[in-house]
Amino acid sequence: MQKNSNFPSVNKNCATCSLRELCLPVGLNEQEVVMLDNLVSHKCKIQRGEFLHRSGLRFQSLYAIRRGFFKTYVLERDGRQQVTGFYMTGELLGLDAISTETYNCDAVALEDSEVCEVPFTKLEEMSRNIPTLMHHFHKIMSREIVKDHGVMMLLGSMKAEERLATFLLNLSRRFVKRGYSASDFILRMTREEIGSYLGLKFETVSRAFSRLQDENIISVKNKHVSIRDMDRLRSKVGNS
Amino acid sequence: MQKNSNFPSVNKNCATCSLRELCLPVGLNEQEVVMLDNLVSHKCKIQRGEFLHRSGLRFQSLYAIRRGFFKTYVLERDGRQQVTGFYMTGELLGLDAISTETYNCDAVALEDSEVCEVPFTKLEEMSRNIPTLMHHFHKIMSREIVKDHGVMMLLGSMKAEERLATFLLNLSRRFVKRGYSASDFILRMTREEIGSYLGLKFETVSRAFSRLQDENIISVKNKHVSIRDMDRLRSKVGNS
DNA sequence: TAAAAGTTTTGATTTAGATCAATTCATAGG
DNA sequence: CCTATGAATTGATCTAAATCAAAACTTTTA
Repeated sequence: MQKNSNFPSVNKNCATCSLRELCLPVGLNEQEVVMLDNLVSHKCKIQRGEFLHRSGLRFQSLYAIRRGFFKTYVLERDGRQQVTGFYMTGELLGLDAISTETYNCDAVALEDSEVCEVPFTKLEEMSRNIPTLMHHFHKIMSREIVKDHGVMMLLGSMKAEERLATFLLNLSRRFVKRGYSASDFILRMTREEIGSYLGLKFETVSRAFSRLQDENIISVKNKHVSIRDMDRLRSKVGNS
Repeated sequence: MQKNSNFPSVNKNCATCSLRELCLPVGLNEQEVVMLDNLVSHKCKIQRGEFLHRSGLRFQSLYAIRRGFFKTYVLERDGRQQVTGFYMTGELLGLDAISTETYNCDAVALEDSEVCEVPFTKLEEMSRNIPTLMHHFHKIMSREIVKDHGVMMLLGSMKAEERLATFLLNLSRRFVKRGYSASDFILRMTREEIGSYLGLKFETVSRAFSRLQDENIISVKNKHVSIRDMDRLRSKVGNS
């Protein structure tokens, strides 16, 4: 997505977007949404497997996901890869790049996706005149920090099964917010990517899935997960 | 620090503060610093062991550390504690609370400290008129996210010794920035607190210290650490 | 539509770090 | 100053997850 992008643009706007209550326009009035809309210059398609941005490239824009699913990861010098997040519809990518004016991670589409490009300098300018926008943007950044602290808790002090349960409950909650089923969903990522995010090897992730299935708490068939007993899944976390 | 605080106030200002180049005033001109100074209403002493804020309490202010050292941690329902960060002079506490308007973690002073209280609503108002301040604030939040991703990498894919090496190098770098020795410092936290932050038990932390000492890379005497061979310490990370 | 490449599951074995335990050391409080 | 309490070290043992390995299943692409 560098250099005002080779990706085809999709013409839609924030005012009519179904994600309005999830994304940057939260709390804005009609007039303000129109202003935001002028700022969001591109709405682009990204194919599965393509990069939205790569580590080291110059930062110019945040990206709001309009449709699809992304993972972000950081690389160590020795090639180790750590997945730092999975992002879905209505979520904002690129926040980590503000600090250094350079993307600090790679963002890859895990399914065919569409994003809205939000030039950051313009967003800052506009937020001077729309306090609601500024405040909401601060909340979004802050939420990212809180989310990361949750992951630190998970990585720092939970057992494998607990981590997976937490992960599934988190996905479930986010799907619900978007109007999808809380208990039935398709995973967009591989066991290995889940493992990287959860600090586990993929075999361990697979075994944890199998164990939860053996206990009739979930059923898994490859990428398709059904939560059978939400309460017992919840009781898996914080009861180790 | 709730209710405009029972803590004694220390009268100093941003303009003459030695942390000016590290803290919120970065990049501001003289006039702007004076404005910021009016906003920063309290400069308060916090004794070792006291809380700066506690999880669940209503968020009103960020706190800039003027002197001292803090840890922050989140609690699980079952009482498990995860240290989410150590904060020193010039760093900003409370960023996670913006999202929910409630502090999401506890912040405890690990030595006698002084903080400047920054009422957040006023900070947002002022940043409308001082773009440099707004932009710098965004960088600070973004930096927090990048830092957390680093911790996720550490927790998700490093071995004990590597984690400790990374931790020591991080402390060293931050001390240098503040004009202290890169190789000689006093740890303000216990082995247990380090362990919580690094996702290890305190015995493991202690053993990792001992091993680094046996290899003559560092010397440790209780809380006093000397880095003897910075290069070999660096080579401990990313060469597992 | 067949072969190849990638993903997932499951089993056997190993190992890093957790746990349990005892001792030494440091600091704070009476 | 001495005692009590908390912090740190070190050793022995145990265990959850890593690693190694093979087979089954899925998806891609030629």
